[in-house]
Amino acid sequence: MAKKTTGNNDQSKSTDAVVGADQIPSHTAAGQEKRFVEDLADKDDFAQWYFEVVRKADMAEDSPVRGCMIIKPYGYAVWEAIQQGLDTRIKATGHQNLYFPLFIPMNFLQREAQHVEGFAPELAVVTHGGGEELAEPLVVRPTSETIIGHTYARWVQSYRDLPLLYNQWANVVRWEKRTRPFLRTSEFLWQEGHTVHRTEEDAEAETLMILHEVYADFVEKELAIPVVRGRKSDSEKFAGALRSYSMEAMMGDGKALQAGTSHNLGQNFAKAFEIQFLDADGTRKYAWTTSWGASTRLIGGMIMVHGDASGLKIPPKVAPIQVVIVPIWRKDEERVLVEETVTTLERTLRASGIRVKSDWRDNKPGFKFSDWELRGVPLRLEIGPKDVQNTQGTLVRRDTRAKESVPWNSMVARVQDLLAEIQQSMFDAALRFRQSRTYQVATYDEFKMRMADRANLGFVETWWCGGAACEAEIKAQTQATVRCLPFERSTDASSGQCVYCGQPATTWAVFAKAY
RNA sequence: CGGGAUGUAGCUCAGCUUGGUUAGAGCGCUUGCUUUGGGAGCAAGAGGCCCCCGGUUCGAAUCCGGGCAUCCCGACCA
Repeated sequence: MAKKTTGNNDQSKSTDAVVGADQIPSHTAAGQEKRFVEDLADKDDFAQWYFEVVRKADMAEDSPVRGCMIIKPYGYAVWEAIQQGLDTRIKATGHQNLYFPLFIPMNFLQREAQHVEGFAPELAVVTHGGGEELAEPLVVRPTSETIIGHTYARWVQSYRDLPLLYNQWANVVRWEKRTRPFLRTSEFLWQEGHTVHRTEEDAEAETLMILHEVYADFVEKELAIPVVRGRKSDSEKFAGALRSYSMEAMMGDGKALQAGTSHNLGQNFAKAFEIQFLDADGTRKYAWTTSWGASTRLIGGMIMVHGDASGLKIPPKVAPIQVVIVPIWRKDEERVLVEETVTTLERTLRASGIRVKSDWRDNKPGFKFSDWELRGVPLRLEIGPKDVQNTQGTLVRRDTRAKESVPWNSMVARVQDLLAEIQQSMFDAALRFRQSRTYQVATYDEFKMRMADRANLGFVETWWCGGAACEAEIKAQTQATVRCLPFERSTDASSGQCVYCGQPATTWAVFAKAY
């Protein structure tokens, strides 16, 4: 059950909160940690911890509409950084942005059988407009393959028109039964790329290029989240796709999060929407299309991968604030001196392209330390009378809490070094965690044991026959699903037996409980 | 859609069993003073259609009926 934590916790409750510390990676000593943790949820309740971090770090809050969230400025700034990182890569690989309408005629969805079957249960439908009932209901887009396919059919006439390489930034609506901030909301923000190609090879190359060079590159280098890349099983692939690929990240509780997907749609949508072209050989052919998307869910992933008992840890490259300056003073004349130094340092750091903010709020320094740690700012710079006297500043890392005194004249260089170091060390820590929680199993008993061990939950890698029946049985019994058939196998063996049915395996697979 | 629970101050909640003047606490907020190198203290304030509709009653946050909403557990989830 959700435990309510308020300021008037009794002593025993606070103590309990520290004891259950095994779930969330922490780099702090237990004794020191206690103070920081008293307002966050018990850490063995990961779901509750997640919800409180989102709210208390000022990322997002509930909205009057069920399942929808209000993204607050601090959370939206992270989204803007994600947008920028992805958009840069999308454009660098030859794509252009455009925009399609929010509404889609109902019959468009129905033209691709698997697509409508997959999305029908979660559609929001508009039946009235301007006070009158519409002749045909409009669907609020759950994704835009159909309306874009309909349009591409006109845009594609000749092989010379190909490829079409377009992307749009948009909001979509999927009426989910169960929602969580950022991870699964009824409305979410994303980018969806939609491309058209002359051949299957071209479409396949596009699909994989996006997965590797756009998605995985961004998520690993900027969000500091290591991912497992691979193909989706048939039951998990996109509704209407020929093949789906994804990258899967491990959260702090050992569950998997699909962090981005890229689909080779084959000719399914081309046939449904008559996207045809006259090829060089004079024959009329159906085109090959792809689609790929990454969403605000990435923010949830970032929180769940890096966060600890003190709150958020935002990787420096996407942190809205990279350095927060906390001024410290007692007397007014001290404040004057400190203010002068802070202003100068702030200006210098900003001029070097560092995102910096000074905190002049009327609170004690200790409050501010905790507050900015909760918000995950990578570096804190303390400036007090002692620092002014010694012409130095005190830098404190969010990830390790390591403190050091740095002379003013080398501050910019040291900050830049530390930001790079934190970025790398956050990725390394996440990778180590994933490796420590990734298990290769040979028997189904071992498989079940791993999925039942909540404290050490993680990814299970094993052989699988590829059969939907085994996949469904495993899911029913353990809640684990095939996350992907990874490109890189962590085994030397060239073949094996299906972990469930014992028949000769066709593939090596990563199983996990998933968000 | 099944099972369970809950709607009282900005937030987290107490009060309801056993109906009775002006409905409470902590946190937050406002003002003042003192504080400030790891979550400050004191004082004075502001803040309520007690989810909605109806019923019982001299009298309803409290009892009864109906409705709505939200949360949790399942099922579902590109």
